[in-house]
Amino acid sequence: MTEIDKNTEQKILDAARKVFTRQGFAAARMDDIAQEAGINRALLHYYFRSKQKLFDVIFAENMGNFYSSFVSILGSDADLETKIRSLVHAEIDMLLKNQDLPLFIISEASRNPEMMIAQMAHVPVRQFMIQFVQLINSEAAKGNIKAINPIHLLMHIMSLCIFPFVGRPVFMHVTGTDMSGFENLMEERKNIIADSVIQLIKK
Amino acid sequence: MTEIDKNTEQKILDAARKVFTRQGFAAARMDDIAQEAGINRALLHYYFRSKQKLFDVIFAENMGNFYSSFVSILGSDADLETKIRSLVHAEIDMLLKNQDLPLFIISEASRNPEMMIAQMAHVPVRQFMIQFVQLINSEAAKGNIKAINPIHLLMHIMSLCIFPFVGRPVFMHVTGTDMSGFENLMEERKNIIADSVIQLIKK
DNA sequence: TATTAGTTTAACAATATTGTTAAACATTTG
DNA sequence: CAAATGTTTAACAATATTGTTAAACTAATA
Repeated sequence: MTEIDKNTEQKILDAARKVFTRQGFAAARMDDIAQEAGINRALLHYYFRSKQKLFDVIFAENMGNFYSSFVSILGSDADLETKIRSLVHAEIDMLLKNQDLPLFIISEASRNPEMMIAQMAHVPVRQFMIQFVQLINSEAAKGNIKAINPIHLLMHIMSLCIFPFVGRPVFMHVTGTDMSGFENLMEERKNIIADSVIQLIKK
Repeated sequence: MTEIDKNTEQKILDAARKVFTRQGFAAARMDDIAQEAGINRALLHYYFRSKQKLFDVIFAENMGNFYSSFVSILGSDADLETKIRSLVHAEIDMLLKNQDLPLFIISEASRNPEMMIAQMAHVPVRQFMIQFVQLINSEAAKGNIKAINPIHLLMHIMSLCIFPFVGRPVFMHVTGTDMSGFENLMEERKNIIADSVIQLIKK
């Protein structure tokens, strides 16, 4: 399927996703999006009233993608170690395919927390958090793991999985790594991260 | 010392630092900076020709601050465990005082890698990297620690120290933490992080 | 095929943002 | 104190960016 086969709305959404996700709201220009989509600015306004409205669609979509990999895994009946390992692998796989996602979400959330909070209402992230806390506390109560504040554990997982993608440009320069070197490193890190997280709770 | 005592250039720099660091280049308005400094826009241009030139000053300054806490510690004659522990503590102390710094650097670096690379030339970060790699490799050769790719170790440290500050707004909302709760958590994390990093290299 | 609804464009309008200038004001110093 | 230098302001100009409109075009269909 070529670009030409897609209808205009889809072309606009694809272009907007690309431009907004890379540039952020403030730096993105309606004209960049129009050019990326191969149309003119007026058409953007015809399909999506305003820059803000178009952005809202992309933000909601990105927010959804960002959290989708998290939620399903906790509910399985695997043991905790396996769950953590799957979570880390799934998260990094997702991030390897959507490398600009976390910086986008974080930047926009930082500059407009109210919007982020509003969008979070549509995504089962609170539910995930509750489920996660219960899981950790009950495992600790059963004596299967060391007692730990689940928030620390979550912060560990999120930091180790997400940060490399957020800091990638700086990191690549400091270490003299190129894109494929970076991706190889992240493949290796799947197990390093999972091991490190599991160390945190192992008795 | 009150605001009134400071000279105009200093007031402008303080205001610009605040606005640029919070908003980033694209979202920052010269008028925001002027208001924050208690002057009008024309004065900004009188002191610093253009928005870009003012921004360059702030970016260079922020970049310098960001890396200053790193560099000195490695050169001491403490053992590696102590060095890592000091590094983590110093880094988190710095970040607690400059919470917007990492997202600022990372966002701007992401959207303009050439500028970041140019600025990096003025900061001894490459030198830090070389020193760090040598230190880890020589300790491993001596058999004091497990062999590990120093890049993985550095990524671990950076991820665990920096990410919480970058993702703070999202994180606070997901976990229902307020500002002081967050800062307490980071105090606790100093040792959790140091322990976790040291686990990675302990035989 | 003539009508309709939907799509696309080019030209235009409105607004937001940055940058400039000339004149008023203040401060220093010969 | 008066000339010179530096500072500040208000008004203006230029540019960049978003948003609107009317008319041309296209495709479906009565």
